[in-house]
Amino acid sequence: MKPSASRKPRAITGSAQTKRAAQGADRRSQILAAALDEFSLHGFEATRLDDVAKRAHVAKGTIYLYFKDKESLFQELLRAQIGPVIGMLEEVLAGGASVTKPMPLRELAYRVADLFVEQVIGTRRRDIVRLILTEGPRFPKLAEFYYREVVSRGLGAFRARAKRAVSEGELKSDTLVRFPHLIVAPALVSIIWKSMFDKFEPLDVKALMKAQIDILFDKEERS
Amino acid sequence: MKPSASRKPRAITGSAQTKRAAQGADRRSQILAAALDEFSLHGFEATRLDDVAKRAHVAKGTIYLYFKDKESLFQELLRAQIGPVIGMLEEVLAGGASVTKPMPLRELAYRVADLFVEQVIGTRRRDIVRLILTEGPRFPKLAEFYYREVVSRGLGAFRARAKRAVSEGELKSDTLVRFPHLIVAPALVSIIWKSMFDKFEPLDVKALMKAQIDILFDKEERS
Amino acid sequence: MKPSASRKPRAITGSAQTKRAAQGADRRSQILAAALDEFSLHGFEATRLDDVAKRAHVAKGTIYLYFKDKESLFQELLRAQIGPVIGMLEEVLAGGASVTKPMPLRELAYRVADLFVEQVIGTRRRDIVRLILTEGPRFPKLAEFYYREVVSRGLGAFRARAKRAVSEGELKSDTLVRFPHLIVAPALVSIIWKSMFDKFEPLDVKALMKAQIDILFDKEERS
Amino acid sequence: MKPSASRKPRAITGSAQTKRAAQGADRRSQILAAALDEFSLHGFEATRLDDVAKRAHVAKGTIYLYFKDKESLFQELLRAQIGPVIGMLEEVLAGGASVTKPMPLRELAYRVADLFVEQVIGTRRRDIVRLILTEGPRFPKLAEFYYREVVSRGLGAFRARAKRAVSEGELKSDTLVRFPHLIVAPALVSIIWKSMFDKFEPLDVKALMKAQIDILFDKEERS
DNA sequence: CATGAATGAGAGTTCATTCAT
DNA sequence: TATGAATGAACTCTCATTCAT
Repeated sequence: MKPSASRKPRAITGSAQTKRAAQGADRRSQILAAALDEFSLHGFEATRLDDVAKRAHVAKGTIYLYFKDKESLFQELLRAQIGPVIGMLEEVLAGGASVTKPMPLRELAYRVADLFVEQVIGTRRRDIVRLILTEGPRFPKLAEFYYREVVSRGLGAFRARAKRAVSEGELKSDTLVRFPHLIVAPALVSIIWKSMFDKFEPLDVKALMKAQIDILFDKEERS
Repeated sequence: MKPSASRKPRAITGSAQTKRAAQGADRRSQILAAALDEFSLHGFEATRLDDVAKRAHVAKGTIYLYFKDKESLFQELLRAQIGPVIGMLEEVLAGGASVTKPMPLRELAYRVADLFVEQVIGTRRRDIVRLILTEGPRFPKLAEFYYREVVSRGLGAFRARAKRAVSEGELKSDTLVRFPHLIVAPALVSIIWKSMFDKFEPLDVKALMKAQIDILFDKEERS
Repeated sequence: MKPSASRKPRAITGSAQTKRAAQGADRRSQILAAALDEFSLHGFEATRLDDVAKRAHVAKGTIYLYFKDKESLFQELLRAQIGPVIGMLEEVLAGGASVTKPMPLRELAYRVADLFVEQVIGTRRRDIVRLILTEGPRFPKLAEFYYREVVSRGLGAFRARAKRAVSEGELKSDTLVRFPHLIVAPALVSIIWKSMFDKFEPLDVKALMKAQIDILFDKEERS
Repeated sequence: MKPSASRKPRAITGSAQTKRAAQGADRRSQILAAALDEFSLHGFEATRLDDVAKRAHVAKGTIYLYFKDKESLFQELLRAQIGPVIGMLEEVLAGGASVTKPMPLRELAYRVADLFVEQVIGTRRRDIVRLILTEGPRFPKLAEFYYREVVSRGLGAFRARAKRAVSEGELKSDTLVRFPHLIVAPALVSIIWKSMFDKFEPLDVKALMKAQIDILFDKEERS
């Protein structure tokens, strides 16, 4: 029996009860972690709950104690992961916007790019984003949720900030006001490139992001 | 006759002969068209051949007269559609490169953008590209083929052209030499936006493409 | 088109009409021959009419011009092949029985054995017999037909002849009267051995048959 | 509950617990038994797993919990049944060979014949043997396994024993040394006869076996 | 809470049979 | 007569979901 096998013997103080409680509390996250692995690897349809269970060291039926069905597991997984992203996003944008003398937009852009490179591209979150991109069209609810909670907010905040930069002369054109998407474009390219072509031709994501920002801000530098 | 019974009644002018001929001649394309619809809607795994058959007004078994299996159908569909794209691509790039006094790179970029907007974004090909992006990671062969035939060639040609533009002073920085990806980035964003968020907030793809090009070429205009 | 491809150009005298007629007349036997090949190789269920057609250089539909369905083809094939066997059988038995001073039973047995070795074991007919043995239980009609036309007749004739041999002192015991099967037993063993174990350990069928006869007739010789 | 709903109501004494235990414990053998029935009736190809499942009072999918696929089910069925036969065989042969003053070969032959009549001809094992005979040619692995484990061993042991019988004068000729097959021949005939012709003309297998042995040992008796 | 054996609908695939040509 | 594209029922195998334990 795998599940029990994974319960390593603990110190004597860890009673069976404690063990139970600790595990019970964590079952959900074990399952979510395993689900992320499997969904990332195979996508929604091709993922077998059997494999998720195995990876989570849990019986198949256990999944149904925590999630209504496969789709719920999937959606809750993505929502759970989007949360922190929203948090990060708001934090950064707030940092750049709320003070009277805010940091320059360009500086802000660099920070967002760094954040993206460090917190997304190099991590499991990259897979999350890719899952949203690949499965989104098939889960309208998800796409809507994602648009409402992340996309529209993020672009909105950036747009507002860009507007101010224009009026204050930091930006000479209103391109970024009209198309804040341009700041995201290289990020998207990076995610897709990483998962499809990186083995043929590695991509320096950080440099790519910097290049786009520098271009957007009318000046060129080497990284 | 069962088969015909299940087909909708045609106009009286469509004789049995005509019907046969018409059908026999391009069952294959009927099936490919239906497959494109279904695969676009549901992705590879979630697509049922039953539905493809129904949509193509064909029996399930008929599919197997033209394609070895589901995967073959999928791959041949994509390859068949990639072909023309490669052709178009080469034509445009050739047109911009082979003459002694070639067209300016910026001009070339506009043309590629136009091509993209007209031949891809507004057509079924958009779904093809999206399928490649979303299913690519699960079909390594496909990703490799796509990299070899489209991506590396396209980027390579563009890179070469950009190098020349730099040496001739048309481009002031070598950013585009290092990251020709930037010319593609807004196209990618467009494809993904169209299929996920366009109903919430329509995107003017043409303007987006133009904006990026203008930025890349150091000058801003209104569309 | 395969069928026509297989029609080698003939001398000028062979008009299309002649060709047609000749082929038409033979289609049936072409199909039967091909069917024998395929059924022998794969058994009834596992044989595909497609392969039969291909082997016969005939379109699939053509088979249905000559045979009602797969089962008919199978049954008619076997019946067609049993015919000659019955003929041979009757001839030999008649030769041994009808004259006033008939040939000794042992002599007769040798002849039957030779016939078997030459006409069955070494030929396609071996496969026919094996097909009857292997598919018989699933085609009661066939088993019955085979019993009535071949088995009961053959054993009956042999039994009658053996009875006479006993009364005339040629045979000392009535074993062969009670169990004429014993004369057939080594033949059966041979057929099965040939198709299953011969590649591991070849069997000298002729010698085996002779050994059994010699034993049955109370005397032993080397072959 | 669907699953249990589809099972026939049992006697009141059969508690749910009992049911589960009984079923859980030997689902495998239920399936094997059902498989034997169906394969015997229709052969490998023509057998539908649906029918096996129905006969085993089990859902179709359950079969796949215990067997990889149809072929595995088939092979494991046969191997499982061959095991005991090998055991019996070795026992008998050992009993006849290992002592200083062994039992006469003829006696041994009688015993083997009895064993065959009681343990094979009158039981399900007869069908097993028939399956091996009929499907063997299409499952080379099976034929090889059967040859190696049963046929070559059985014939080898018998041959060795016969050689000794010759040197000790029990047998006057070396026929059985050269063709131990002859001792098996009537058994084969019996199996085939039983499954094809017994309803037209019953065969006294025991007497047939005895007759052949008596003939082989040069002396005739009535059964 | 947790299990995992059991379920059965549903998917891809095959192939005997038909029929317009 | 002959063709072979087309059909669709039937098959094997998978896997999300349930539930007795």
